Amino acid sequence: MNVHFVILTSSLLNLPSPIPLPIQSPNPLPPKGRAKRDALVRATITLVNNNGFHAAPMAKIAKLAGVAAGTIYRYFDSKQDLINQVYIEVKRSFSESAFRDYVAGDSVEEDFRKIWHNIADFKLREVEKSVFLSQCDNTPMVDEDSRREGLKHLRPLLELWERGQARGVIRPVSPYVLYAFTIYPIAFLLHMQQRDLYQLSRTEIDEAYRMAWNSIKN
Amino acid sequence: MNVHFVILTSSLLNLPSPIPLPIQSPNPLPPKGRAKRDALVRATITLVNNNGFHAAPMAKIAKLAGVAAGTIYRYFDSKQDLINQVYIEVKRSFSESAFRDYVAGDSVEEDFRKIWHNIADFKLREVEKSVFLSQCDNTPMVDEDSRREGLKHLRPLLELWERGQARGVIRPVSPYVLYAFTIYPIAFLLHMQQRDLYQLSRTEIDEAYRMAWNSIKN
DNA sequence: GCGAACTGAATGAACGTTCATTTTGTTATA
DNA sequence: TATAACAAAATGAACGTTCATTCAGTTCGC
Repeated sequence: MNVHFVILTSSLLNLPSPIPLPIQSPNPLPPKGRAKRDALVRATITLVNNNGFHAAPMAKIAKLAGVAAGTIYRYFDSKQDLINQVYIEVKRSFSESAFRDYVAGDSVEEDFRKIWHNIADFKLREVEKSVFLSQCDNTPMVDEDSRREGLKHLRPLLELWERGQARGVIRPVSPYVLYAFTIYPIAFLLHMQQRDLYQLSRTEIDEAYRMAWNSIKN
Repeated sequence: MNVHFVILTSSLLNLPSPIPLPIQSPNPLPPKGRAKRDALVRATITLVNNNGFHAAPMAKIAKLAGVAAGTIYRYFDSKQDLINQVYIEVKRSFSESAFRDYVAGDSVEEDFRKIWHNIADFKLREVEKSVFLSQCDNTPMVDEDSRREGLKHLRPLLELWERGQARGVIRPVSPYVLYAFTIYPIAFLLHMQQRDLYQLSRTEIDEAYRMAWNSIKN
């Protein structure tokens, strides 16, 4: 942020740069420990999940992380920055799970099944992260930039879909539509499970996969 | 809320009710005009949509509605009450659209198509309301009570699904799963459209309907 | 002229953020 | 190894702001 500011102003005003500024991260992390940072990330997820963004004050986040309020600002520029960083981190974790052990094979359907189940497993295993993500995805909590950043990691799935469409095994519609009918529904089911309205078990998952595939197959 | 309190405590404690309490709305509306109330509801939707719940302060809501801050409290008990009432109102409007001109007929698929398109039309026509609803549905903004209240109006769709399952034309899975794969995806597509990532037009809608039906048909 | 509707300044609680200070850790000196 | 000097990390009280809510006073409809 400071770096941006300097670059923008000096180039806009055509000032001579007196010193060749060493580019440095605006928030240099302590060399050793990410322990407190991680505790803050976890605390943020928990509190935002329980009562929403507006009920996760910095003081509470700090307390839950076992840290003083001011310490947050050694790791994050602001509350907004904290939320954005947590979002990106969780999204990365999501994507890593989605493509764990995935190598593009011959069968589009087999590949899709693998990824879909990876995602479903993640949502069931990492409930906290998943709930946090679906809150972020439906609310203006997170910057548009961070959203785009989080979307990048989904490449392999998009490529798989393109391949399937080229072969005529997947309906020729926008990837957003494919996502809407295959991945997005899982979030709804998880949410219902969280509210004790529905129980997601192995057989339900398998049935859901078949429904997902039926909706997009050609 | 007051009414609930009275009923609960007196029945739990087995107190004799001294007076047959006249049930009255905790917020008796001014006899004539709902104009200001409606303006407040609209303003709330707009502001919550633009920047989220935490960026919709009462003062702003009042200003946008052309009303003094204090006036809000003639119509609503608190901000939470305002949000809940708006949610229920919008949800009712949604359900009315969903079942407009709907009478259960012979063909389960035809009936479903009718309702599905009604819902899709609503989401496209009443974008503000739809965006508001999907924010509420993924965030602890709204009370669980109001959620349940909003769910009631979906009865006809549940009955249709039961009928379809009894006849073996719809997969025998929980209605939550059916909802997740047919209705919920529309919200995602709308959201992408709002972010200018995707364009929903007539043909996309029809294609989406086919995908929805394919996912739940037996 | 009366009561209901409405106003907007006042209120106090809660919030994000800052900063003077303390604690902890690392390096230099002998 | 012991100690002094320094730096980094962490603290939490304090600050200014913003918020939801209240209420004494004003306007409106009849």
